[in-house]
Amino acid sequence: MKKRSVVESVVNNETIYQQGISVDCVIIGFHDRRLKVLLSKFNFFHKWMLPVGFIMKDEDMDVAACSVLKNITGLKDIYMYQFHTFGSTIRLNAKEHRTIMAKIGLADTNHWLAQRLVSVGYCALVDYSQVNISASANEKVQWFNINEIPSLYSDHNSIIGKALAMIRTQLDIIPVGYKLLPEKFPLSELRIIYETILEQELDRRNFQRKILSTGYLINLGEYQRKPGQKPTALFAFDKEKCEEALQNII
Amino acid sequence: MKKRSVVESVVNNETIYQQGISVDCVIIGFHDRRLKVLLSKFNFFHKWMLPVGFIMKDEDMDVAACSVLKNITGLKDIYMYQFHTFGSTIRLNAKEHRTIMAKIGLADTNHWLAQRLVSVGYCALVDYSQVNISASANEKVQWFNINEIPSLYSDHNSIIGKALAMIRTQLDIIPVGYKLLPEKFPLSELRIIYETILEQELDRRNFQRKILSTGYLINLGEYQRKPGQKPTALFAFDKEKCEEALQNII
DNA sequence: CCAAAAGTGTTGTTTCTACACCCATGA
DNA sequence: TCATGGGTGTAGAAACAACACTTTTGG
Repeated sequence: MKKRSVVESVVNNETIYQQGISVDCVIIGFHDRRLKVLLSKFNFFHKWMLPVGFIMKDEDMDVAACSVLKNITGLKDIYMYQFHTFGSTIRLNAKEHRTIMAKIGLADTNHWLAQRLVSVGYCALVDYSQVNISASANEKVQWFNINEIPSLYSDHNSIIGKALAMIRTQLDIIPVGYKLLPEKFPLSELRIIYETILEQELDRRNFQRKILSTGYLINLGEYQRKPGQKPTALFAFDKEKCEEALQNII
Repeated sequence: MKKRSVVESVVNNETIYQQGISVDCVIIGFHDRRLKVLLSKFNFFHKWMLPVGFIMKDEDMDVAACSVLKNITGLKDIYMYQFHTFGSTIRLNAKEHRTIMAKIGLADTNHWLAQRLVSVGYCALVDYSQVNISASANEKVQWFNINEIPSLYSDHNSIIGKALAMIRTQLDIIPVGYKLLPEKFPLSELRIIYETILEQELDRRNFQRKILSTGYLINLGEYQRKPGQKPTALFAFDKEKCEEALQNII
């Protein structure tokens, strides 16, 4: 049996949730040389949206964000960080919003869920290959290439933009590829991540020199073979150093 | 007649406010070669705290933050930015909290204000000399040197820490001194701001070269005279460039 | 033999850091 | 004449940007 959607749960357990706040999650993965974002869509509504969660009254906000991630991907103990809080009153297209609310059985337009929300944006960088997408009965969940995102519900396009902008500023502080890439990977994959985020090409050799000088990477001495190419050296992140770096993020 | 405190207003106009959310404001000024923070204190409670505000249901969160600033300093049209949202459940010392609530006449411990709050941290850099402090009837408001802050209510010390950490990361992106300093100032004042934020001394000559190379500063060709010293060149920020830079902050 | 992508190194430019000497002033 | 703080310049080190040739591989 498929589970109920998050929003339905909230409607039916109104009193245990902190009113008027949601956590909106930008979940980013990397596959086939492309950065991807997880989006969800109700069967009865035409626009895709970011996975959303709500905060229980006795629950830390960070925990609430992580449980969105866990519900949708099965991943736990993943580092998520907050990047911005969206508190404009015009975020919400009232008509769209009520359409959705009505569909999930919320007729009461005075219910807080039918009104203005402040959304805290969280971002997670995850290993695509570890993700098991799980959706509720009346929704779909799917990866989208980050530069091929359709027009989303509410201000979700700009939330994604902000998440990327935030990652961009931290690109030389935190080991961004750490969670995105599998255990072993060639440097070219890491470079593509950087190029996608920065929206510019990077010199292969200079990138390599710079990224290796950070000390976060370990040359495994193993090689990946692809048809028609010279074997490529494989690298791994130094887990200890990366975890430490994640602790020190602001 | 002195006005009511913000919290009292909320208690008496519960329905017009967005529940469960506050905006906590770190208002920073510079005077007498020291960075300062504005703190407030209820007469009936022993700890100082950050100025707080609440969001009306039809009000943008950014606007709510600005109106806290305006109420307390008289300044308007000041750039404020959000730096983090604090959503831990243990932020609140329930006993302290109820003491305050009882004093302002809120006996109902089920009122949202008596329970868990999510706080959005905002930061403003202001011109100390333009500030006219205004407090409500039962509170004091006062500048504190930023490195001499007492133990504050709730997690407000760490909120200030986070604000400073955020400024630190943006020190070479945004013209931090722009709003903190008066129209005309010697470079040494700007350097002191940087030194305070970075918590380290900076080489006078290298700082000068670097800060001038950003192009945000204009040498006015005027000089300030102090007893026993060589006259000091005065500078001003290039307002246009600074405003543009503020727009582009993430 | 060719195309594809990887490995490797050099050079000039810019930026950063550290540092020293002289100057104008009021006491 | 002295202490204070400001003005200015240089040299070595480090980081950055631009760039070319060679290697392995499968087709």
